[in-house]
Order: sequence, then C-alpha cells, then structure tokens
Amino acid sequence: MQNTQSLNINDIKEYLIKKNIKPSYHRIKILKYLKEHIIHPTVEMIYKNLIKEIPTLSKTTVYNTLNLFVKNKILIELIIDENEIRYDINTEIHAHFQCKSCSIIYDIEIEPSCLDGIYIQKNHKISEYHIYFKGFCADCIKNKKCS
Amino acid sequence: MQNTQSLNINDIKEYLIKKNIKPSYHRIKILKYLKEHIIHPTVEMIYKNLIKEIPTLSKTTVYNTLNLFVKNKILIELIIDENEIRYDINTEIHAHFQCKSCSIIYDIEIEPSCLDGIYIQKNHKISEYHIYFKGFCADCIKNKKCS
DNA sequence: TATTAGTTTGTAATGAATACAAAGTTGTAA
DNA sequence: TTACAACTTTGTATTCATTACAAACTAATA
Repeated sequence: MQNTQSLNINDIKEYLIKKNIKPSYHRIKILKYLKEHIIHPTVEMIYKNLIKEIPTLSKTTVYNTLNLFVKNKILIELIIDENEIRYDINTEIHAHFQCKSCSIIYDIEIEPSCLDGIYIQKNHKISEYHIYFKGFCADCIKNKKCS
Repeated sequence: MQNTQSLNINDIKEYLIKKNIKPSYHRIKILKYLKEHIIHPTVEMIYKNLIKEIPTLSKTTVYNTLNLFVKNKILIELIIDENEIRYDINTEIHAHFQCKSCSIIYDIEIEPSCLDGIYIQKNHKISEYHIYFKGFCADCIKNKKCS
C-alpha cells in the first residue's frame, strides 16, 4: 500500500486547476505524494519524503498547502491521533481502523445504509462523517506485538 | 444539559474504589464534576470550574486524574477537536455531533445494529468505536450564526 | 519594464500535553 | 506516637504540532 500508481504531472495540474487551486510546483509535488502514498500521512511524513527531492522545501509550505487542499475539499483531515493530524486524499465517505500497536491506519469500506440507523436529534445539519475504530491489527496480533 | 443531577460523595467514593482507584479528594471532585456536567469538557473547562472550589488545584492534577480515569476505563477521550481532547464520562458506545459554529458536542444515540454493515477486512480486533459528525446545530442554524 | 498578486520561506509565538522532582499526604507496623 | 514507605499533588520546565507573520521570491499582466 506504500506506492500505488505513478501519476502524470499534467493530470495533477489539470485536477488542481479544476479545483480552483493554482498548480504551483510544490502543490503538484505534494498532491502527487498524497495520491501515490495512500497511507494517511502526517505533515512530518510528507515533509521528510519531499525534502529529498525539494531541498528548499519549508514545512510551513506543507502546512499551507494541506490547509489549502482541505479548504478546497480535495483532502480530509483525520483527527485520530491525539497529537498529529493525518491527511486522507480519499474524500469519499469511509471509515478507518488504527492499530494501537503499529499506528497504521487502514481504510474500512462502509455501506452507506449503515448510517441509516442513526437518528440525529433536532435539526442538526451534518456535513462531515468521521468513523474510526481502534484496536490491534491482524499483523500485530500475528506477530504478538500487542497484549 | 449543563447540570444534571447532584451526586452523593459516598456513591462517587464507592464507585472509584470499585474501579480500583483510590478515592482522593481531588479525584472525587473531578469525577463529580464529570458526572454532573455532561458537556464533554476539556481539561481547561474542568480546571477553571474546580479552581473556584479548590484554589490549590494544579492543572497537572487534572491531567493526571483524567489519564488515570481513562486508563481504568471510566472515562473516554474524544478526539474531535484538532487541538484539545474532550472527555466523556459516558462509556457506552454512542456517537457525537459537533457544531462547527458553537463547538458544542451533542450525544447521538446509535442502534448497535448499525455497525453490522461494517465489514472489517482481515482479522483486526476492534476495541474502540469512534463515530462523530460535524456540521451546524439546530440552534446555530436558527440564529443564523453560520453560513 | 513596472506593478501587482500570489507563493514560499524561516523564525518566532502559541498552547496542549508531558516529564520530572520536590513537597505533601496517607496508611501501616513497631 | 513515631518511622517509614507508598502514593498523590504541585509547579516548573520541556516538548512538539501548529499557526502567525513578515521578508524574499516568483508569476502574471499591462
């Protein structure tokens, strides 16, 4: 799951323009990284990987860019870890599972109908669905890395 | 929802002992606050309220106590705000709704069966369910406090 | 070329949470 | 009561993710 597909720069560019984001070099690189590494990375992960290719990259640029992507709704913030935001390029409604031993976050598909059983009191208007589980992943259980 | 019922100190004490927590004065006071203010408070809220009654209270004690309660499973951490942990004394599986305008967190009851539609890939072992929604609450919509 | 708007950068500031050691408290046994 | 050990509370210092901000840089346009 580390690397998925390698993406064409022009496709990325087109996509950003379509989403009203000026396709600067850094933005293209960051979006490319997000699309090619579906691992719900932190700012630190993105920065550490891209600094290899872009030695002048500033961490503030990573923050600015991710916040811009979130504002323009091509990226979702996952508030799962207490101390660090994770970023998810998949904006479809889905759930997550985080292993408490290895911290890996897995995507969990959910049937849209499973939200039907939720009765929202009063007339609150929902715009974001956040569903995640924690526990121990199959690999860690197998390797006895957890209690 | 600010104040629910006023609780008997001895009941609180008994409860802590039952949960293997020594019932010190501060722990009793903090648990009493949590039980009487079902508003998913932050450390800051708890501290600001209790300092009135306990002028010597240290914020570290609040942190220590809440972490102890979480460890002993009488309190749940809600990771909903990016920057601050919320605490929930209701440890039953339920969902939350946070208003993006007033930040109030509402409890949302869910039918246990609504989780049946979730197919967990591999043999991950779930121990925590976190389900929350964001949007604008009925009050804020009514008072046009949000876009 | 000049001007403006937008982007990137580095440093400083913010603030929640933790680390840690000193001070205080409680419980127990002699 | 006293002595001692174990636990609790406190305040300060530290950590670290994130934001604020202004200067430097780049792109776009006329």
